[in-house]
Amino acid sequence: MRRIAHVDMDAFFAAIEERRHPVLAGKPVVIGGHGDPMERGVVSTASYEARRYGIHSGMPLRSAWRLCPDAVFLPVDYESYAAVSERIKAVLHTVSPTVEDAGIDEAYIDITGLPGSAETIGKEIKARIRAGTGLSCSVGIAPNKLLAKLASDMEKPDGLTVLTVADVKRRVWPLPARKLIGVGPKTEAALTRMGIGTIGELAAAPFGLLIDRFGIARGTYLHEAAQGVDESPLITVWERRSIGHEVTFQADIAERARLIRALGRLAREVAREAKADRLRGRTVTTRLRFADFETLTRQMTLPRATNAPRSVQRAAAWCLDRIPLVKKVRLVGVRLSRLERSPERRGRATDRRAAAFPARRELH
DNA sequence: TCTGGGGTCCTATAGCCT
DNA sequence: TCTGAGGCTATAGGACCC
Repeated sequence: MRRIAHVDMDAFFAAIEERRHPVLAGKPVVIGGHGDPMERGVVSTASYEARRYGIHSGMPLRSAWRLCPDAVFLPVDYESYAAVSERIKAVLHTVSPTVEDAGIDEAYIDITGLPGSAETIGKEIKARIRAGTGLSCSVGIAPNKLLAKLASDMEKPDGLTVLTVADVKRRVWPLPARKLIGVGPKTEAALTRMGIGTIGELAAAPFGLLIDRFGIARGTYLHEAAQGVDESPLITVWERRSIGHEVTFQADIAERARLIRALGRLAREVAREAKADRLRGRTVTTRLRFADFETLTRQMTLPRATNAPRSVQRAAAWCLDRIPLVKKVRLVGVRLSRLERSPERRGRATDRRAAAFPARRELH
């Protein structure tokens, strides 16, 4: 039987800001967007004090401000948080070599081979993170990732929860199905229509019914997850699949020229990032979201992978040209995918060969 | 009245090839 | 030559996660 710990930082962004500005401690703090609650943006993290006003992540900043005008609103300082995140992941590697990075503020650790009870190891993880960063986290320990994640959520903040297979019936089945990873608003609504509210009710649902409704892959997943079954391994190496940037305008725009300019900036930024990571991509996708939130994409696959700003920009613009601009636009985005490693710096031999076999003409 | 930005993965469909 | 089954790729959309 495996032993997996899930570590989830408590109100991560807010905790970092409070550590940096001790005067914020005990106040409702809301991190999101550019830090101006009158601008477009959503809450990334609310401190526990702010949550008491009903503020939660994903909520529009404007709504948060209406709930608590006295809250401190701060912009997202992603680079600082990423640096702290790296420090945390390094601390976790001192516990076990098998660590899955599951986002900026969480991780799974395989602690199967370690000596000591789950409680002892959990306390040790929390102590090392506190010593290394001054921050608190919640830890769940269970035989698999699914249950470990449910466990870490049970007693936050600063919690430590151990779940065994024998606990599933008593402690997991009463939870809403929405708590399962992979069950979002749409699936929750579909389950509700089937008369399924809790994980226990999902566990009791006929397998065939789930397959009919959700297809073989998702149906099987839901069926197994509800029983607490999850054999998925920890993913310890990760290769980026795409690089993208998007921007939501403060006010919806109608002029195609402004759209093109924004798209150009995003495309150049994507290319710059690809180059910095020594990556090239073959597929360029342009995304447009209209004022009514209708979202559509157009993509183009190039004959060869690229990270040249001009090429990404040209492809993105070409995609945009295929979208009729019938409504005002609130967001544009560019994404580069089907990534390949850039060849190491070309030596003379490669150059000669390239000269001997002229490149095919670019399509555009 | 609102609804970010970074991603991943899955599904359906259509075209092409064998 | 026609028809169809399967496989593969490209495309578009959607659900979900942090």
